[in-house]
Parts: sequence; C-alpha cells; structure tokens
Amino acid sequence: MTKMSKKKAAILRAATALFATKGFADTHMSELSSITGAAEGTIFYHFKNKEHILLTILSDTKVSIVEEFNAHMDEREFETGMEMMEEVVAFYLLFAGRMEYQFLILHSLFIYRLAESRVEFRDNLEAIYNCLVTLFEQAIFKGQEDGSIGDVNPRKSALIVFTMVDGLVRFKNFNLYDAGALFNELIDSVRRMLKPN
Amino acid sequence: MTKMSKKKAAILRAATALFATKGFADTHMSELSSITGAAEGTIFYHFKNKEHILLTILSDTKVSIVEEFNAHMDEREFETGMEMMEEVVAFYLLFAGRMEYQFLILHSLFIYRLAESRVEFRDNLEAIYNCLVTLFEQAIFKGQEDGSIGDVNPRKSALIVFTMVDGLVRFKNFNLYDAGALFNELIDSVRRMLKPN
DNA sequence: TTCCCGACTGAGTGCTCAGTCGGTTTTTCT
DNA sequence: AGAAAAACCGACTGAGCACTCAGTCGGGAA
Repeated sequence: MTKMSKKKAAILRAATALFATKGFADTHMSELSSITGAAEGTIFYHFKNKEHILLTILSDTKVSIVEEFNAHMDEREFETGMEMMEEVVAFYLLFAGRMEYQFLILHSLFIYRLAESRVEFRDNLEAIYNCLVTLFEQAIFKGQEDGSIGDVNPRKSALIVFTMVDGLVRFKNFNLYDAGALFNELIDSVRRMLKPN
Repeated sequence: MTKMSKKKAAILRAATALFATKGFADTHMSELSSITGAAEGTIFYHFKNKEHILLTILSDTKVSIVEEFNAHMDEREFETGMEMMEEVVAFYLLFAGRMEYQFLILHSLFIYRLAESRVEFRDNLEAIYNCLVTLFEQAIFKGQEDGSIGDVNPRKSALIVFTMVDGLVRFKNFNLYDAGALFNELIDSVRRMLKPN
C-alpha cells in the first residue's frame, strides 16, 4: 500500500482488467508479462502464484469499497432515511462505474468457486457484501424512524434493493443494455417500493 | 431432439452441470469422459469441439425457455395485469430453480465473452432475454389498460423488474443467501413498485 | 453371408501454460 | 564507495490439455 514497485502495481492493474474481461483461466502469465513489460519471472517474484494475484486484487477491492463507502456516507448528513437510501443507490452506481473491472470480477463465477474452498476469498467477499447490505439496511432503519420509509422488513428489503442495484450494474457491465438510461427509473422504483402505505 | 444416442445425451447433461459449476475453461474433456463413461473420442464424434457442446446447451436452453414460458402463460387467463406480473415473476423463480445449471451458465462471464465474437451465441442469448423482458412488458401493458398498474414506462420498468428477479436468482445460485426466503418480499416489492399512485 | 454404416474406442500427439532457476541490474544503506 | 538487499530477467521444464486417428463392434439391409 505505502510503497509498491512500479512493476508490481502495473501487474495488478493489468491483471484486474484481464481477469475482468477474459476470466481467470483465460488470462495467461505471458499476456500479463507482455502488457506490463515485466518478465514472467518478475510476476512470480511479487506473487507466489496466479491465484495470489487474484486474492490481492480482491483484498484491495474490499478495502476500497469499505473505506470509500463509509467515508462518503460519513461526510454527509441526511434529513430522512429515504434521502439516505437514494444517496446509497446513487453512490453505488457511480462507484461501480468507476471500478467497472472490480465489479466484473465480483460478478464472476470463478471468484465464488474459490470462495467455496478458500477462506481468504470467502472472508473478503463477505466483508464486501456485508458492508453494502448494511448501508441499505441502515437507510431503511433511519427512514422507519423518521417516517419516510414504510413498515417493511429492513434486512429483507435491503437485500431486495441490493439485488436491484447490483443486477443493474451487472447488466450494464455485460453490455446487455444501457443501465445509465435506467438510473431515474431505478431511483423511482426504490422510492415507490419503500414509501409508507 | 427426436432421437439421440444415450452417450450424447449423457455428455450434454454432464457438461451442463460442469460448465455451470466449474466454468467452461476449468471443465476438461477427461472429466466429461470419466463421468459419462464415454471415451474422449466419442465426445468428439458427437461434437466437433468443446465450444460446440456449449453452443448446443445454450441453444437447447433457449428452446426450453421460450417454449415453456409461452406455453405456461398461454394456458392461463388473468383478471388484471398485476396478476399476470405476479405469475410471470413466480414462474420465473420456479423455472430458474428447476433449471439451475442452465441459469448459472446464463449468468457466467464466458457466455458473454463468446457472444461478443460469435453470432450463434449472441442470437440465442438475445432470444432468451427478449422473450423474458417482453413477458414482463406485456404484463405492464395489460395492467395499465385495466388500471392495476400505474403510469410507468413499460419497457424500462420491465427491465427493472427483470433485474430484480434475475438478480435474486443469481444470488441464490451463487449461495449468497437464501433467495427462497425473499420470495414474498420480492412479490410485495414489485406490487408496491408498480401499483397506481 | 456379406457388406455397410453409425456409434464408439483410447493410445497417441503436439502444444500451451504456470511455475522455476540461475543469473543480472537497480536501489538502499552504511 | 562498497556491500547487501530488493527487483528484475527470460530460457527452460514438465504436466496437462484439446483434439486426432486408425481401428473395433453390432445390427440392419441386400
């Protein structure tokens, strides 16, 4: 984090893009080498194997998400829980756009396969999902106190909203249709879903 | 379809499960051979290469989805568009549960990578998504005529609902949490999202 | 009975790929 | 400056992979 060799940083950057767009198995060390200008030996000097590169990316992604979301939410105040909910959704979409490759990796099968057998992977994924769902849930709690959100089950509704927003990001990243065009529709839907009565 | 050798059917069945759970690249012909009892040569007798197995699975999946959804919807009448919407959502969740492997494949990166370069893949995927989104959209049209659904943009709202339902299926298949427990919450959310005023 | 053909076989082939290793260059510290 | 440590290099290895091919087998038609 504090000091990292140029090559190591370049390897992580290139691997993030390649894992996201080509998948883990279809990304070869030779490509990573030619793109970054680092010899294959250099890659294995910095990472003990291919999987370790992926784990580093996932761990970095977790740190980014947890830190940036909490920082963003901490530094602003909301009149109502509904406003907070709208801000979480908006920031989620903005952030997912900025970190498109990382979110593609989070939406990939190979990461869940690894999470089944490897705790290091599972822990990072759980931290990410827990952080995100909790933010949605907090907005609902707040909204139910101030009356801006109706009498829904907070945890379950948080998961539903998460499903919607994350599904939209996935569709956008897979180029299924333009998610940007659905932004307003999504916010409206969430509002209608959660408002009292 | 009409007549298929036992071995060929077994290969397709095993490949569906393996591609869904292990991914395309991590599924080896040797596994396919040992699981099905078919010699590796037999696999290449029936399919010209590995990719051709995947294409066959995708094409069969498309046929199943399009036929079964249309059949299911045709054979029942709905009082209101909202009722129809609830039935589409319910049947989607039921069907995705029955065809878990196929839906896992539909949610996998490798299929979208192939769709970018190969028309045969892209055409099948488009047919599937078009069929599904259109059903949601038709329910909204109907609901707007009979007053059970409010004044929303039909296409966009259909996509949002699709995002929710499909996202839930994805979360369930990736074992992120029990989607079954969210069924009622989902239906309620859709109803609140779409109801007039 | 002979012939044919679709289904099936599995050892063999060539290539690709993650990972190694012995060595060189660059940076940091005293 | 000089030594030590960190970063970097790329030819090499061997395991594993998709795919091939020459040939077997069984059963139906002529």
